[in-house]
Amino acid sequence: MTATAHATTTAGRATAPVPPAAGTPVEAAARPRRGDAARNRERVLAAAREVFAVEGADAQMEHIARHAGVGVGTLYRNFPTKQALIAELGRQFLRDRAAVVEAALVAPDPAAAFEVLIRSTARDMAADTGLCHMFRDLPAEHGCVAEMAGLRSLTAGLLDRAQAVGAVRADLTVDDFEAIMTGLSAAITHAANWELFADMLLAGMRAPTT
Amino acid sequence: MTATAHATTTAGRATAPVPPAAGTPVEAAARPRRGDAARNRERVLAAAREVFAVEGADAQMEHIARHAGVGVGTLYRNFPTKQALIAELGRQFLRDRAAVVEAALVAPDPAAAFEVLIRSTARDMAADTGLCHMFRDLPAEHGCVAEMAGLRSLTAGLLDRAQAVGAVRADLTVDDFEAIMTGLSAAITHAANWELFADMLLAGMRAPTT
DNA sequence: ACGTAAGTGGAAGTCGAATTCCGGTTCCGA
DNA sequence: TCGGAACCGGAATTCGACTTCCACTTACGT
Repeated sequence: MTATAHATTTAGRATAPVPPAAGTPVEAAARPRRGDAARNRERVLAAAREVFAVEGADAQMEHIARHAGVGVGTLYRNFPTKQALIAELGRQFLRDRAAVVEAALVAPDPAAAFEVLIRSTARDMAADTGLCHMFRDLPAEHGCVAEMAGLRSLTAGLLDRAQAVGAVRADLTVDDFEAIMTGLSAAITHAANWELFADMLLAGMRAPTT
Repeated sequence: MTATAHATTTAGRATAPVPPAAGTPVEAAARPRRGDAARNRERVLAAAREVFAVEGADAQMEHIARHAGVGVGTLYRNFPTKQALIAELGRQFLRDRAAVVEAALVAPDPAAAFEVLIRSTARDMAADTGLCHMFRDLPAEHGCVAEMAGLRSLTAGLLDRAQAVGAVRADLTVDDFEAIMTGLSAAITHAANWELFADMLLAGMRAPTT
């Protein structure tokens, strides 16, 4: 369950080795790495997710390496620094959330979609309190800016739709909403019954009786 | 306001020096410290509060010492370890909260008292996001057990009273409530308009319309 | 099957921050 | 006013990570 492979952007395993050709100039284009190297990279990411989830952001690099069954050297070849590793995890995390929100965005009934999103998010949080706790403060500072922005704009859309239908009180900015989700995450981390919290949260967000 | 001196258990300043006498056996009895030393202790605590509030739990000891206008040596004479310093701050923090709850507990109208408590707590959190953020996770692990228990029992009383009057949904344990307050703290840390959050929270806690 | 560039492990180097130590300085009682 | 125990400051020590480095293995094209 924790494994969220996703082999995004596919693998440029084309037949053409593209030696020192004049292909994509400076971009982070394809990198025909050796098969096992790529495999190790995934292993490291998976291990990092698990270890960080349990020990928090100050888990030791060596611990992660051991958990992945590789040496620290390998770990550092894939991620030049601890921050880089965390950032990559953060990016994946945000991309996953964005996908969920995007799905809710195209659902027919805005109100229902909104409610479902809140509940499923709460469930997800309860399922992996470790990572949630870890990313509660971190992503703001380092990389992940693009992913953050993407998620936010999607969220804004969802919120708008819900407010347009009167399902959510109109005074409630995207920033407020994000803060609230952060709060939800913190609450769930401390006491795991997400169903109750999701209920209360939805009730609280409903437009106040005029 | 922040100073909580409390020269407990008085000072056994009897004429007898009590050499290797059989006075108080092993207890942490009186400690007739020198005047300036006590003063410095307070200064350190105040400085620690401020610095930790700004830089978080991983602020450097030397930074705190400098802010207090003393050397690190002095700091370590009062608190044998960084943890000890943090723990003391945590204890004071919890005692303060307990005092607030206790006040609400003796108010005439349970429902109103509950609401006022939530709102004032939210305001306090917004006023000192730094310390709230710091104690959101910490106190659980280290000392502060007694203070934690005290606060919790008071909270239980308050919650009971509010539920008895039907002001708060009956299914809501003290643990849930504490988790929710943690969540509120996190939300306020990320977006400071505590009034909105307090409103929504109160709405959410209200007993659902049957 | 071979050569070699890419990849690997983990010991050793670095560095930042907590904690210790001790010569000098100050309160406080007589 | 004096003596000395209590206290100070902050340089030096310790300790625990992160990160670097390099001799040794592999995967993989030919």
